[in-house]
Amino acid sequence: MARTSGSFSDITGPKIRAAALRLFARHGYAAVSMRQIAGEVGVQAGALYNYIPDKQSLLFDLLKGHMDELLAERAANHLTGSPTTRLEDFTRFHIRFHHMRKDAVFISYMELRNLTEENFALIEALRSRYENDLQTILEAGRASGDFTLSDAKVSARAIIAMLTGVNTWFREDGRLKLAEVEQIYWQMVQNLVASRG
Amino acid sequence: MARTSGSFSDITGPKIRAAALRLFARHGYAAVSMRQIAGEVGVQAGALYNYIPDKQSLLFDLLKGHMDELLAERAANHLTGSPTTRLEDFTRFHIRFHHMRKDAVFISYMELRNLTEENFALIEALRSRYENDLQTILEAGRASGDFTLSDAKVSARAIIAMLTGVNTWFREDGRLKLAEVEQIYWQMVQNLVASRG
DNA sequence: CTGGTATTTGAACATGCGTTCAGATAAAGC
DNA sequence: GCTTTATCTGAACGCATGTTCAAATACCAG
Repeated sequence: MARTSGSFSDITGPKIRAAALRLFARHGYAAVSMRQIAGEVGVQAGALYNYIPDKQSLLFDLLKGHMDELLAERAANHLTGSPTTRLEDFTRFHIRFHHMRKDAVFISYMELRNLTEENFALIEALRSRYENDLQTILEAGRASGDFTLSDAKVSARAIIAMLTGVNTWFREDGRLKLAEVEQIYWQMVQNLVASRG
Repeated sequence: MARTSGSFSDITGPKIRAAALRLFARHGYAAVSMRQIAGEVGVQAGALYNYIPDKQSLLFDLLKGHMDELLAERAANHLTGSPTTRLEDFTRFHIRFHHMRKDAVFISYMELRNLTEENFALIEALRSRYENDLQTILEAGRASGDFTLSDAKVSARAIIAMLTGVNTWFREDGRLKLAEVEQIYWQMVQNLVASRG
């Protein structure tokens, strides 16, 4: 056999990325073989190399794509207004977006060490763009007197870690709806940066 | 050759676990070979099997050992007193302990998926013992009126995620000393559970 | 219908994997 | 010094790995 009926690059390409994302998230980059990915797509392993130069690039493309989408959607969702409004916006956006992209988020935290040094630096730069976005909000709130914080950079990291943590325990069929979780976390974030009085 | 001079199980055994811990943390369980571990120890791969039945058990022993030490040290460090005192104790303990055991902490979050179902359940049970410990403190504080929280379980998870996040960015030679970081986080935790007014 | 292009197969490559084990040497006990 | 026990080597096992490539077939334009 050779070319199979109904085979088109517009279909196979995205299928490969989707299968790789799923499998990397479940089992880890190193533990997933090219043949497993190919099997999920319904194709032989050799065919993958029409779409990617090698396994490492496949991982990098997934992480890069995820970070690009994160920053793009964040930019689209971005509100102006008081620091408090902007912080609420950030909080709710983060929880929702990260919930929608569980697999990509998981890989983005787990598989950084499997990137080459160069690729790692690229992803890291995008990550700090996102972090700085929050930091800027926090600093604006401190300047306006809306927030009290001893260290805006540390607060930004703490908030992001706290929000991202939702992914480790939230289940669609659990005790709480996502909207409730969002509300609880927004309450906690408010407290975290609150000016005492 | 065969038995080498100066070879004793009391030395080789711990060396193997230490090497595996380091390597798993750097490169991931699946990406590390038994021959790499053996190389680090200064021994051939076959010798490892005098100490462990297989690779999976090695991983499980590391994770189990880590969780046991976490719970044991926590129990030893445990203060009685007001909910606020106990919360401060928990906060500072968590940051310090997790900083001292970076590699084990990393593996404990990353490699859970590489455990068999049975082993996973065992580790998970220990993890929730730790989480419940914090949850209990929070509930005591709510009952006494010291804390305000909408959901103690969610708050416990949020706090743990936030504190554990320190490991992802803190560097010994960075801008802040660990004692300062501890102080900043304790301030944030206090805010998080604060009764407003 | 024909010729060109897109896409996949299937086999092959060298290499590395986790694990087993008989045989060899070091250490310890008597 | 001899025997027993602890420890390690080194080779071997079958199998899986990422990647390459010529040959084969499907699709598409003219």
